[in-house]
Amino acid sequence: MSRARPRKAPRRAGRKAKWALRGIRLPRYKAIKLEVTRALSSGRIAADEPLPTEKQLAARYGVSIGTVRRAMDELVAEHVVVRQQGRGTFLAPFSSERLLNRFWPVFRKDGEREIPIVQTLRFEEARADAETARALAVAEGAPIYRIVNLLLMGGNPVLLDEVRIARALLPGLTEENFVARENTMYGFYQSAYGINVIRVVDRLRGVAADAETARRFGIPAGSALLESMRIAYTFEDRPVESRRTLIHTQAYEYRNVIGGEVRIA
Amino acid sequence: MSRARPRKAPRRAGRKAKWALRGIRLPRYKAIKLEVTRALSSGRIAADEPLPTEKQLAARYGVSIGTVRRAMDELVAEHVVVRQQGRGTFLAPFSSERLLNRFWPVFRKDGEREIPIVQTLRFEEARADAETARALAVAEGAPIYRIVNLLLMGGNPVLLDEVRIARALLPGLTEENFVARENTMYGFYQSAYGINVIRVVDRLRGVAADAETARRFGIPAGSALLESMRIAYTFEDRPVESRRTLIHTQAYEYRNVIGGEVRIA
DNA sequence: TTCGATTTGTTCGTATGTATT
DNA sequence: TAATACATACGAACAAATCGA
Repeated sequence: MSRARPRKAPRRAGRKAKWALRGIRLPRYKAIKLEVTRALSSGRIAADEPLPTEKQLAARYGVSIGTVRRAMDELVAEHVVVRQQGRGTFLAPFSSERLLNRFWPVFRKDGEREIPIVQTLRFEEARADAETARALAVAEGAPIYRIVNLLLMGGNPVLLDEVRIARALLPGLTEENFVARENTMYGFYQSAYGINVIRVVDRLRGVAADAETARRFGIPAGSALLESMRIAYTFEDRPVESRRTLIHTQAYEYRNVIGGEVRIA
Repeated sequence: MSRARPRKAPRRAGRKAKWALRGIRLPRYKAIKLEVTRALSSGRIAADEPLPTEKQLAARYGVSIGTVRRAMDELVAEHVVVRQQGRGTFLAPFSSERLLNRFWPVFRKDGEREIPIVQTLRFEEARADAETARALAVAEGAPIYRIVNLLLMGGNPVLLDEVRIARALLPGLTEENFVARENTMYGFYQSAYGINVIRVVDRLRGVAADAETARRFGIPAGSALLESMRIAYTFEDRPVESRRTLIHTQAYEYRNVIGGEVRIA
């Protein structure tokens, strides 16, 4: 019996060869995903500029288009990039709309969404204490910005937050161009500094309002508030900022959907 | 995942025929995903029984294996099923471990996970008031179970929750076999009734402890607590239960990760 | 406005690697 | 060991959206 031969070029040897990386052998599509992620995390690609096309990536990495597609499909599922038929592939945009809905899950109790109005109460330079240093992965005493904002929803003060971010991440930032931003803070990080916040971790607790916060919210001291301690991360688990937010949940609430990815069509 | 919708349909012929469903044309892989989801939601498939193989599904729906794979890949990404090389594809198991980590994001403040011990304080039959009826999508006055649990972590009472679920969903349930369950509640719904909780929506607020709750937690009345109002859903957005949980966040916290899907390797 | 080039989206098919039974 | 079932990879054809000539 004649050994059945493929009709096409027998061009194959060790097709299954995986890439060695950090000692682990990754499938090619994972390796490509990692490469693309690295390129994005370097900030070299602007938000409105398309990534290389499938064909270009396939050529660059010496794989088939299907393999590139698989890598990109996962990045789409993870909201890192968006693709548009006929246009190309782009960094997931941090429009106010998307950002708000994705990273700012505070709604009016009846479910309506309201756009917050931001008042910057304080903008100052400081040095990282031990806890902040740990959260931001910088040395203790490293220069940071400390920014306090009051956010009004429906005309009422609802959120009070205090942000700490390493000065090294935002070189040349002044209070003037910070408050002049036409954007959410994460959108500002992206457009002005090429820093993409892709993940946040919130730690939520119920706390009693201190005197000053109570005054700002117009409630009795000791009233129950929702506290969120958040650290925001960019690619490769690098921390960007640490943020403490106090939320007046009389008329608003923090919504969390677990398993919301389950969408059939 | 799907992109912008058509503005015009030039309608050319080809084997590209999509399936018409609810008036919308779905790609075949989406249609298959929907079909499989329906089969799972019917409860016909036990948690330890494999789904049909790729080859069988491909034959049944008259598509290539690659198309079936694409449908299953999305279901895997959504945690609806898990696949094991050499074994098959299974409903995502509701093991205590996985359930706890997925649907119960309460951690000790230092980050450690603790397994809660459950005390059932009340188990009674009742009728749905207006709000409960709306949450559970049943008629007002429909028979429900009302279950109150106290959960201890590290030996201390940390969570107090009150569950409301339609009696029609759990026919024949008695307090005896409820408290005798060797499982989390969601695991019990699955193993005993074939009901799979796949999504929950939590609405979080800071609230003051009422007298009874304060007594249970051993704290002063009026102390700040974290309140979670949760509705749990199964396939096709059908509500399963409504739950109010009060959390004593002195030593514990509710963790929420937004963008946690971003995992490169 | 039309048309064609470009780019992503969907579907098919094949070959082979690897884990499980 | 052999059969089974999923995992990775390649390649091709056609559909549909976008954009600029």
